[in-house]
Amino acid sequence: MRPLFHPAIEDVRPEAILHALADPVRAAIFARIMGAGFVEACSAVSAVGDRVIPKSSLSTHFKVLREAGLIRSERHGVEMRNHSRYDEVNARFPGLLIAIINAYARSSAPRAAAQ
Amino acid sequence: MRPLFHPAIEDVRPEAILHALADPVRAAIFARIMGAGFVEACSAVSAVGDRVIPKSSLSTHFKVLREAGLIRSERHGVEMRNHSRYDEVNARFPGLLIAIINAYARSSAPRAAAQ
DNA sequence: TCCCATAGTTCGGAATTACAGAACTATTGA
DNA sequence: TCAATAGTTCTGTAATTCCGAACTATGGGA
Repeated sequence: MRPLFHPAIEDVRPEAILHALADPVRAAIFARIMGAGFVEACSAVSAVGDRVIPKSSLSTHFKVLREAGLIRSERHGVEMRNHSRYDEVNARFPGLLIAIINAYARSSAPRAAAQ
Repeated sequence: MRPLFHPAIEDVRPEAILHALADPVRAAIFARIMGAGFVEACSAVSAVGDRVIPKSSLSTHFKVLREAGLIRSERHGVEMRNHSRYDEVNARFPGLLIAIINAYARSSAPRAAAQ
């Protein structure tokens, strides 16, 4: 198990962020990490919506988010803690993450929520 | 040649927009359409940066942008005019498009441009 | 009207990427 | 040392992407 790779903030690319968050499952995971006090174990995300995500897929999703520069993962005993890198990313790309999270919130709302 | 499909604004999904703009070539094309008076023929985009794009790929890129709801394409004689749907999209997902375009502008700048 | 040039689209095969089950590794606790 | 838990990696299959070649559509002459 090779050590986890985290890009430096100046190496974070918009295309990687957009690609990572273009998947609704990953966007939901990221939104949850941002919302839930900025820390969450992988195992806490066994399902998104009513869809169960196999753990190999989950692992890949976290890897994509990590390598896009959106989260920082560190081992804590047997589990993984995932911190959002929101502040760093927002400083580099102002407004990007909020706009994306809001867009998903709007589109999943029945009609014009997140107003 | 089937008629071009344009989604209604309420059917536009954030994942489609992010997927469309996660490709730097498409993002550059969209930025150019937005910048260049909101109208541009496909053939005006033979290259992005120093990279020449084959026309079959170009056609697909425009199709992805169109079906994501980002542009509206209409035939004008022998050529195609591509209008940005910025206003509609921005009304539905406020700040999303600007943030994305700005992010690309920042990342391609040598150091902290688009300030 | 017929033909040609221009602008885009569609087809098809190769290359790449994504998904998820199975096997593996790492850590903790009994 | 063994079992349990949490994640990762491997591997084969499925889905996407890319781009050259062939095709379609429109307009402008001769």
